Amino acid sequence: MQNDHFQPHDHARCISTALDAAERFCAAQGLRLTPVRKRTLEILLSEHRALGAYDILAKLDADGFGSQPPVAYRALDFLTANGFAHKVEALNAYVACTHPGAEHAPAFLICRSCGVVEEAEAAPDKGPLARAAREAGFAIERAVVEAQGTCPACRSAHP
Amino acid sequence: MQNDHFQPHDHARCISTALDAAERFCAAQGLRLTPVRKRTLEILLSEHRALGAYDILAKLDADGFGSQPPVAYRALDFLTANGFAHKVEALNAYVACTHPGAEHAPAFLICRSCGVVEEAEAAPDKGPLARAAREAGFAIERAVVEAQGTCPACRSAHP
DNA sequence: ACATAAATGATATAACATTACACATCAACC
DNA sequence: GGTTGATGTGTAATGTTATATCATTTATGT
Ligand SMILES: [Zn+2]
Ligand SMILES: [Zn+2]
Ligand SMILES: [Zn+2]
Ligand SMILES: [Zn+2]
Repeated sequence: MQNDHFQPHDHARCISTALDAAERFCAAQGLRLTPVRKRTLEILLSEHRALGAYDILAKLDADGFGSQPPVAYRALDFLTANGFAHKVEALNAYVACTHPGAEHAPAFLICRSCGVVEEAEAAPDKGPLARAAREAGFAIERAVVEAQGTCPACRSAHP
Repeated sequence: MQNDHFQPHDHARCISTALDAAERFCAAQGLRLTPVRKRTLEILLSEHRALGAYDILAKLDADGFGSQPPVAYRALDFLTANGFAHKVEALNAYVACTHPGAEHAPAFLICRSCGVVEEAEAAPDKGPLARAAREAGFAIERAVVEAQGTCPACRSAHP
């Protein structure tokens, strides 16, 4: 794994890299990274945790944006549609993407103890699921791959 | 794949096999497959689709059981805790298990068109996710593996 | 029969998400 | 520069999924 966000790391770099990638991508594609959208991405980027839509909404409201659910959901729709964030289905929560820009099928390692969500590559054409799909003649369009467990940092802290 | 529930099949056999397995397992483990729980399992078994908790609740209510959400959620908790049913996270809905009794890590193929959910084995120690987890030193406790796409029956119907 | 534990009934509330409509902003064109 | 249509935002209302709590009933073991 090239990055391991369970361990201490230069997180300011995570933030600036992702923000920068989003800005470039939007400029290149003619997408509008408006203030609410950018702020929502910044909120998600602040930690490697999944945040609920209403947590995000509260922060947006505090920052002077709207206070109603669609404010958060619309920004999240934009971010997820363009690959800057993902929804973690097992948590009904949202996390910033750590592989921004590139097309990819995300998989997640979710620590139950500290809440950190690490993104990995799902490799949709490999693994047991892909094999089952081929055998059944099933055409996969989207895959949700989310593992819950304990990260190395938490395990060494509570042995 | 030994079973393929996207195709027509002897579904009465699916039902009786699963119900029978649940009854045996409960008898062997001293678990109580009470009327609400059994009826909930029958409702889930009626189709190879995922049903929302409130859909189930409506049927339980119609059958003279309680009408309040905990009635359905408690029955679903029992069924999922004992492996007779699973929650499909991507749909916030529940499906009967087709591998009842045995310990297993389920994976799902979900057809967007007809709604059929086929259960496969996730093989939690294989595949890209398991590899990423090993590299990160992450201990997986539970895995959510759900593929959405189109089944062979729907693809041949709408080519 | 009694004590204990497990399950159920019922009320309320929390958490997550969408629809609908009015208004503002922006880009493109004349 | 003003018009126009498309896109984005603010807000109210509502829909959907899930849990907390407490009283009551039912099963279990002695
Ligand atoms: Zn970081
Ligand atoms: Zn952790
Ligand atoms: Zn069947
Ligand atoms: Zn289908």
